[in-house]
Amino acid sequence: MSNGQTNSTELDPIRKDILHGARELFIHFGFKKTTMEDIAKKIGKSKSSLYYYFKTKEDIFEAMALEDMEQQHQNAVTSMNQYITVQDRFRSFVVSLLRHLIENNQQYSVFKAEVMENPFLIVNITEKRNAYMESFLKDLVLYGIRRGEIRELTHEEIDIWAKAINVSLKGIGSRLFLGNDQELFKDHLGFIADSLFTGITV
Amino acid sequence: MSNGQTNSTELDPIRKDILHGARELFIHFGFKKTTMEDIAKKIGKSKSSLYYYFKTKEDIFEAMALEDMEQQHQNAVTSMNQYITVQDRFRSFVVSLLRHLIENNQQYSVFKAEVMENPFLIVNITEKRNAYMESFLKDLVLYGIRRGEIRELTHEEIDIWAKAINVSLKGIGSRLFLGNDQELFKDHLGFIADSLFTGITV
DNA sequence: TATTCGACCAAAAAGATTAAATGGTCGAAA
DNA sequence: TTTCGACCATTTAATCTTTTTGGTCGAATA
Repeated sequence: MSNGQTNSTELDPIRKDILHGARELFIHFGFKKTTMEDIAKKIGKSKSSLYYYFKTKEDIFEAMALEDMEQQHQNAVTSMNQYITVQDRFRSFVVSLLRHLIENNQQYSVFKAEVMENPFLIVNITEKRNAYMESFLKDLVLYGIRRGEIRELTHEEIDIWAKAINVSLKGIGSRLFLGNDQELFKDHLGFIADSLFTGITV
Repeated sequence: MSNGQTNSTELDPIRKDILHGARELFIHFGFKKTTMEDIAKKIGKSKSSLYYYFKTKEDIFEAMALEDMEQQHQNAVTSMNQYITVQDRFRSFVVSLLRHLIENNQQYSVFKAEVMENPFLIVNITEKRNAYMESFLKDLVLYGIRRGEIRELTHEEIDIWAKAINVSLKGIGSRLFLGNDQELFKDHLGFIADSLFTGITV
């Protein structure tokens, strides 16, 4: 019944097992060095069985990464919903996202190199993430305009802003991920978010 | 007399020849596929002669890339100096940088893939560029504070802002470089720059 | 002294060939 | 509906050989 095309986290416990086992292996050994048999053995099933739940090895990877991403965004949104003003919401959302990056960056160390060498792995995920983030940011702007906190912008401007902020955050994120000045940034994530949102003018 | 360690563009015409010839070859065939003999032949010299001017092949590449970078920044600064207010200056600087990326992105097509596969090539250049950009942005902020356009910020905040904006611009830049929505961004570079600088609040 | 170059070398890359590992399929069985 | 062993085509790893290439050096040139 549950074939590979299920778009999001399925309730199916075996599917979850696979994803869970795969995650550990991927994180420790990377994508290439983790074989389908490794994953199968880890959950006490045969290799063929995996193909009942996922179409390809890449699909497993993608599903796993997507799960992470959704969890991350869920946290950020939850954190954000404590606040009312757009500025507070934006700050809280951004800080949650970036802080997660700093705190869990050790965990993905092997992972990094892997993904660098196999960029095709994350192209789908990246696209989904971009689409999600842009749509999210646009909604936030509309909310801000309705509240009178953000000035009237054309639809095109809103679109551009969402795209620009998305890639800006990605730039900041990768610096946090790869760079060695996390300590410096750590305590100023709120300032960064506010700067992007309200600028630094008087 | 002129050995490899000269830091910037030298007047030495032969050195310029080498750089010029190398640039064409690198752009057409990439770093790996361009051999020292190719470069030597191109300028009608022997391979050994190249080593009189440059210590290694990487050095040639770096010198070439550095030349490009300096030219680019020179243009941006020139463009910026037409204006007085920080906001105008910042906008003009950013627009000049990003527009160059859009307009000359065809030219670097083969180049892109090359650099992706040999990240070590640009690590030095990237560091220099980051240092330069951050220092430049910090100066601009100080100028803005002196003029009363930018609110008082701590030294740490200025530092953080410079770093954050630098990587943000890099994020925007790589989207312009790799993505396929250049047309959309093209006419809104000024808006993007202003958003980063003054925010989008009322 | 400043510059060029041919001869030379060690190291890396490119090919060729073979052996092993791996992703994925399929039909039968539970 | 779910699991699995047997099986296959394709990749990848390993090994060895040949070629190319980055880089050095001493002599020659001017």
